Amino acid sequence: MRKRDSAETKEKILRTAELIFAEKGFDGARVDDIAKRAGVNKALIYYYFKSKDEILNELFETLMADGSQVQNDSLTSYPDLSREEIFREFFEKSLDYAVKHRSLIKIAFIESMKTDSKHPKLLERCTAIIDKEVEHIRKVYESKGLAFPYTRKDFAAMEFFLGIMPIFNYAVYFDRLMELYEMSEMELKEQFIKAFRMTHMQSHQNKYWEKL
Amino acid sequence: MRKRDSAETKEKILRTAELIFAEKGFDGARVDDIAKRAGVNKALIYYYFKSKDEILNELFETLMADGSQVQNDSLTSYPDLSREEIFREFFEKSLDYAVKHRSLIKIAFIESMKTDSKHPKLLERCTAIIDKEVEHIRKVYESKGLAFPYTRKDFAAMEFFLGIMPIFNYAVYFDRLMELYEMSEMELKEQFIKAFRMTHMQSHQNKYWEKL
Amino acid sequence: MRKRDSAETKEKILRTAELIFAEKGFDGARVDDIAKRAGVNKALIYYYFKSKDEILNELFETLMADGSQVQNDSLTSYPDLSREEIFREFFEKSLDYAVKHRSLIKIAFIESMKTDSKHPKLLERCTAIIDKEVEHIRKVYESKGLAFPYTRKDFAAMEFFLGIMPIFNYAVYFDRLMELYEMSEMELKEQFIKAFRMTHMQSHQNKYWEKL
Amino acid sequence: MRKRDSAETKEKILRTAELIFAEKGFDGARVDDIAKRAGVNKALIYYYFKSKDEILNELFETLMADGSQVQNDSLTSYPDLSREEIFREFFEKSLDYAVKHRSLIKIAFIESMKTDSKHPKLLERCTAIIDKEVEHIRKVYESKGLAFPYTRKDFAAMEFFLGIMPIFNYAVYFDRLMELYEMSEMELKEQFIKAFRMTHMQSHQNKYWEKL
DNA sequence: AATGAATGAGTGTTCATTCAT
DNA sequence: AATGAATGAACACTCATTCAT
Repeated sequence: MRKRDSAETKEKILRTAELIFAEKGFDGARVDDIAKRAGVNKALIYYYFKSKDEILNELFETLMADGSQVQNDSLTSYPDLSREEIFREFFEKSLDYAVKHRSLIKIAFIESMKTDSKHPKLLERCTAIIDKEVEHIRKVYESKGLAFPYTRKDFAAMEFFLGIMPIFNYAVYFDRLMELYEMSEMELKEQFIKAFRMTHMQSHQNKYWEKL
Repeated sequence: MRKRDSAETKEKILRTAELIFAEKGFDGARVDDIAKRAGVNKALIYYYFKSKDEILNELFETLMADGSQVQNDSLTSYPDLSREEIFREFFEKSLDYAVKHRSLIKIAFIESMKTDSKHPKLLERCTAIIDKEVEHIRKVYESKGLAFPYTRKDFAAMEFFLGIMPIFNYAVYFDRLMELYEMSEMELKEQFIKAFRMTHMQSHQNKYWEKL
Repeated sequence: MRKRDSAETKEKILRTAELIFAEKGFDGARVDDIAKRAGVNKALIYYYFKSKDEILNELFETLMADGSQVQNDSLTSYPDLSREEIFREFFEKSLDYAVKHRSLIKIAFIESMKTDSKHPKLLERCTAIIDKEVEHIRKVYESKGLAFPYTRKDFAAMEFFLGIMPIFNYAVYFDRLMELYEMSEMELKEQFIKAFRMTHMQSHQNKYWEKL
Repeated sequence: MRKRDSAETKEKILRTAELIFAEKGFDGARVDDIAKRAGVNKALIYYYFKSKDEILNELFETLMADGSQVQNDSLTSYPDLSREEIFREFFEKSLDYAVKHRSLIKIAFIESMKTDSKHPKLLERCTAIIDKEVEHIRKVYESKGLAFPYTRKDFAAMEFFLGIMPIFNYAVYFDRLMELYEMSEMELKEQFIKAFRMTHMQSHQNKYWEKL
């Protein structure tokens, strides 16, 4: 038994759990396996975490915290940029965030899909993002003295299925697609950005801003 | 003990399993629960299926078979339609198929996301669909005596993340989104189709066909 | 479903059960397997037999009945033979009987070995045989006006371990030994008889009859 | 929860399993019962052993190891003894070994009798013992410049059915016979040795060595 | 902080047996 | 006489979790 730093050990457990949850899903993952692969005693996991569930919760918390930060950073920190530039900024930050946390996003995605889900955080986050975006656009309209001609529903499908979800899907299938299509990280990223620009971003210009 | 028709009982088990798998995920689902909810004795499940795994396999088999059929029907049965019409036909058929089988697609989706997945069928199917589409377009080029200027890679991101995946995501989050945004089935469907047309379908015209 | 004669079907079940019990032991045998291999419906077995146990009981009953008969035949039917001849007669009859019923003897043997045995019939039979033999010898002594100088105990080890058991062991390992030593049925039988004569039979002459 | 020594607990499980296997046979034994009688939690059994099968294997391994040792000890460690003395030495050591391990021998015996046996170790061991004995005798012949007039087959029946098997049978029915004939351990042992000397040992002198 | 041992409540699966026809 | 379907009670084995040190 090597004496590690306490925080280091806890981090090691979290990182290992993240990997194994992504490999097998939360229900398919075994605490034994996490312990074995993290190189720690199983009981030690219960010294740091109350339960298997709590490992997941802690993982999700940082994921969510980081996510919020990306959104706040992007939409508030660049007052000089045009709205198109802000949007691109947000998109690329989100993309990086998603790829970086792809294991966790995979887990969150899986959990969010279950009808009985105890962890619908991903969905909540998505609607929160969309609401914030809608709010943002509404304000632009209002700042120009124009009536806002849309409702939440008008954005739902477009933003959810063709805005946010593609980014999450990108993160989730990132590794597998590189392998399947023999593409480098760079290639895949470029192709995805190109496709996203041609579709979702294009639509933003055509639609929401057309009357501005 | 009531004596049901054999096929009926087996079907009942399959339908119940489908629901519970979609609710809890395959690993989270309990054979006991399936039995209880299907109103059959647990041992009877093992009379019809060799194992829990085999229930899933059988479910996937019909899902895949139905999926292939949709694709074949759409792309081959309408020789008189224009390519845009064929594409729309295929899209709408796919949408209906996805919604109809949304429980199963949810399960397949979840399983396909796991890094260690034993059931990457969904992914295999996606790449197969894309390959078929690429092939289709290539033939159109050739039939006009033109060189085909693209490779598989050029379609990968666009078709996968902004073509097929949105449809699967739509199926998966169908019920939840209706609830969240208080939309009817019709409303959601229309919104999705509108969004899809403005993005993915639009891109088809702009890009792949531009040189024709 | 072929309509067989009722007795024929029952016999088929018994013969198949005998084989499978010998292969896997009673506890290791599955009623399903008996049904499958006998080519009958599993429920039909319960039409003819009250339970798996009863199949065994019925098998044992005929085994025991046949066994008694061998003994009675040998020891009573040849009034003209010398005692050595009678003994040889009994031995050879027993040998044939044991080989013929070797599957069943295997089963009975196995069951008799278990400390908790519910079927110690083989043991009971052995002691009965020994007792009968002792009685027989005692009568010879008495008929000659001699005192019988032995007790049951004096015969126990010799008759049990070096008289009866070798015959049962012979039956049980008959097939396996032929295979292991590449001997024909005849060869093995001859070797066994020779060995048995040189040991157990020899002892009879040396010992029990010496004072006669 | 009392905390025992690890080796002690494992040993307790092994000893209890041995008893219960001997009582009910391997297939008839229940892991639940082993746990209950050993006074340990059922899951603890699986902490020490991979499966019920592995318990049996581990039991057999020590049985076989001990068995080999007896044989090697007897046949090699007494260079000063005559061959008759060596043989007696081996016989008595074997007898003690068999009685000491009678539970395990019972189990091995049962398993070896099944036609489909997964554990024919007992048989393998028997033939190995016989082969070693034959080899031993052959060497004596050769050392005297005499041709060895026998083959393996000539020993098979005698040694197997009237040499080794009686010893195993003795172990297996030891307790039951003491009870049935109301004999003490000593009495039974003496009777058995006497019978064995009068038969098998006698035969050795008459036969194999006669030409020496 | 760390560990090997221990546990209760499951968890998928099997099996002898019975029912309805 | 015969069968496919159905069942309850086990069964071997697993797993998250806790204890004692």
